[in-house]
Amino acid sequence: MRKTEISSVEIAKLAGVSRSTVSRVINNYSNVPPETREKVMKVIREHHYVPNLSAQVLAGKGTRTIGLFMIETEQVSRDILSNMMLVSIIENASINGYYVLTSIIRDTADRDIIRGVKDIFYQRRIDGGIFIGAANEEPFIEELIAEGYIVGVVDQRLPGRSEANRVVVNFDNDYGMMLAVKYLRSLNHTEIGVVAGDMKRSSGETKLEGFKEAMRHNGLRWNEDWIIPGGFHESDGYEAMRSFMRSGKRLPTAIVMANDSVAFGAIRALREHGVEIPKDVSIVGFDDHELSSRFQPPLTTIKVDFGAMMKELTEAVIGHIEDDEAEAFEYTVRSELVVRDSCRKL
Amino acid sequence: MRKTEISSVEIAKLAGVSRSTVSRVINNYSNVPPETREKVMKVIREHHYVPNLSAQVLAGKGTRTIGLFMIETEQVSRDILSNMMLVSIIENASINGYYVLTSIIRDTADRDIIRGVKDIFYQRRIDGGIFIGAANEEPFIEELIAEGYIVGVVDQRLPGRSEANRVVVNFDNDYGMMLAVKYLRSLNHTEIGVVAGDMKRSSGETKLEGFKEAMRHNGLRWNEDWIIPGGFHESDGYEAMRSFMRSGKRLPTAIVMANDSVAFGAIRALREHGVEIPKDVSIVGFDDHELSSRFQPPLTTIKVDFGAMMKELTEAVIGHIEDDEAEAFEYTVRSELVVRDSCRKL
DNA sequence: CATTTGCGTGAACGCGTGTTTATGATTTCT
DNA sequence: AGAAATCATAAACACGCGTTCACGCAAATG
Repeated sequence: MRKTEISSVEIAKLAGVSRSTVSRVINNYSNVPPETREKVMKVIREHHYVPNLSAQVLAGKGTRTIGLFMIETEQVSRDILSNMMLVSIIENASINGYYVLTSIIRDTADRDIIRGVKDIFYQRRIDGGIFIGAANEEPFIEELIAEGYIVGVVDQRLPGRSEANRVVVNFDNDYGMMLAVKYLRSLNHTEIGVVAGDMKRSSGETKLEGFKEAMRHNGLRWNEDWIIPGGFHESDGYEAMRSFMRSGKRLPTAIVMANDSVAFGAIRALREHGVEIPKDVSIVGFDDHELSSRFQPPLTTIKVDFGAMMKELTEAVIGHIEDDEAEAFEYTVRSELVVRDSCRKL
Repeated sequence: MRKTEISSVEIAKLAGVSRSTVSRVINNYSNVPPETREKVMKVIREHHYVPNLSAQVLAGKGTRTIGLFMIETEQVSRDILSNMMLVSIIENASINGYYVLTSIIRDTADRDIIRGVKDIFYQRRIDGGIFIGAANEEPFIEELIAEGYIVGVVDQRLPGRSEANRVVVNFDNDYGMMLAVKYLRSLNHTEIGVVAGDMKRSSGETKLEGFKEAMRHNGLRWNEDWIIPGGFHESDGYEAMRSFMRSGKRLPTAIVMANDSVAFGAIRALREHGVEIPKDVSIVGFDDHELSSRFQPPLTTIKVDFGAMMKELTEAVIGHIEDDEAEAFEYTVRSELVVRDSCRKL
């Protein structure tokens, strides 16, 4: 049924040269004279010939494929941000002639699943992998790196820990938190709380540390009551604020959220208790979710350019694939403050 | 640097058999006695041997890879629904031992881009492809089908048009519209409008037709003024209602939206003109977006189970890959009404 | 004119696997 | 017990391509 594809031996026959010459033309060898090259190219074009990748790989070339592993923490499939990252990775890979084999990992403790991930490296010979949403120091990722595979990750805690085959990018959570606190301080807030993210993820860890550091730096003290355990999902924000309100503790005048989804959830809970935003509490989000500008009230937030971040990561991974000697790499996206209407001046 | 993987010849040597025997063990041939099989399996396990896929493909096996092509219409990268579909496809492929090569297509008129898509079929020898967000009768998809490749699409207009290598799934837009109109009718609404979707997509087309049919079926007449051109994005809904309000036309008492994102945008525009939901206008969405239940007001909508739909599609595509004789396939997900608080009784 | 240099190209090998064919060893049947 | 059938396995070929090597020819050099 399916049309059988043409192979280089037939191209050679049609062009009246040997198969080696066809190969040399395709791989841009210098020692083939222009007229021969053109003669071969003509036949190639006429027959829409493309080399069989499997054969090329077997003969020693790379697969020009990178694996994208999205670690599912109830976040990936729902969060639009991971979608943005996915698109950025795919598009930037494509620009560089690479394709992306995408995979979802649900349980990083399940040996079978991890076996499957490794098989993608072993069996399918991908040139490198990018992991999104990985917890800190996931053992199997460390194994892959130790085995010499090129791996790209987003990790807040590893400035400069890029090694030969470990590629790391950051977004600057410290700086973002600094922007948030400084802004609230400028509106005369001193009682500032935070709904923290998932502490098993580097982003959660560094955001909380960044918050504390920012408070210190602005001459403020944080209240342990106002460091509210949360997560990264809307429902985490909702649950966090709901139990806070039920605890009877006094509200701070402003709260910084682990991300915008959490902010949506937290505000939902606050409203259920009759708390108005920004009249009663000022809110600063994080990430600049697509819907944040359209939220009621439009959310003041710390914008992070995830697309740019994944572009850097993708390009760096490909750089390492194509050049063993590529130097250790480090990149941090700067976050910025986007002022909307969820904070008020005291 | 990178650890070189072990090959079947070494496994054969270690197990004291020939390479053919190793191959027979791996491919579950019957004519290998249990003790030999176990002897070989032992060595395979000890060395974590996995066959090189490229070599297998070259020797005639399939790639066990399906291509996922997301056609970017400003929707894919932003819409959480396409993310849900992506996850569903990847996970269901994985369950069946397939991996997914994901690709974004921005411009289906660009020959170079289409060339790239075809190269994924020709060069990378994927076993089949799934297209998301394709416009009606996209020529290059038709070409691929004509060339004998197995292609899965979501298309509202093709009930039963599944051929040997064309796999089609639907969600029942007609039925969904029927549910929406019937529900509004039960709340005594007779002046019902619609913000239509993108008419270049089958989903937009069939939703509008479904709306008209549903109106007829419920003994109602539609007003051309109230068939408002829209799209599938939040901003489309916003722009649609904004220009409607500026036109000075009278509002209907209820509006059905092309999808929930459009509903969010439309409501945003309505509010800017002082229109309250559901007091002044009742709104029914479509799709049941993740945020719809948390929207203010929680959105009454027509829920479509996209995950289930893509599961069917993925499994059917794989079914066709593995069995040439697989029978023509047709599947329609039923939509259902989810009542929340965005409609009121007249 | 004889010799070297350089260039273009085809033949041959290797990559790792599936599969067919042939061969030797064993069992079964008469 | 001899012939025939069965069985287990190794050898050989094919898949499509990159690359090395060697050969032949033309141009350049002495």
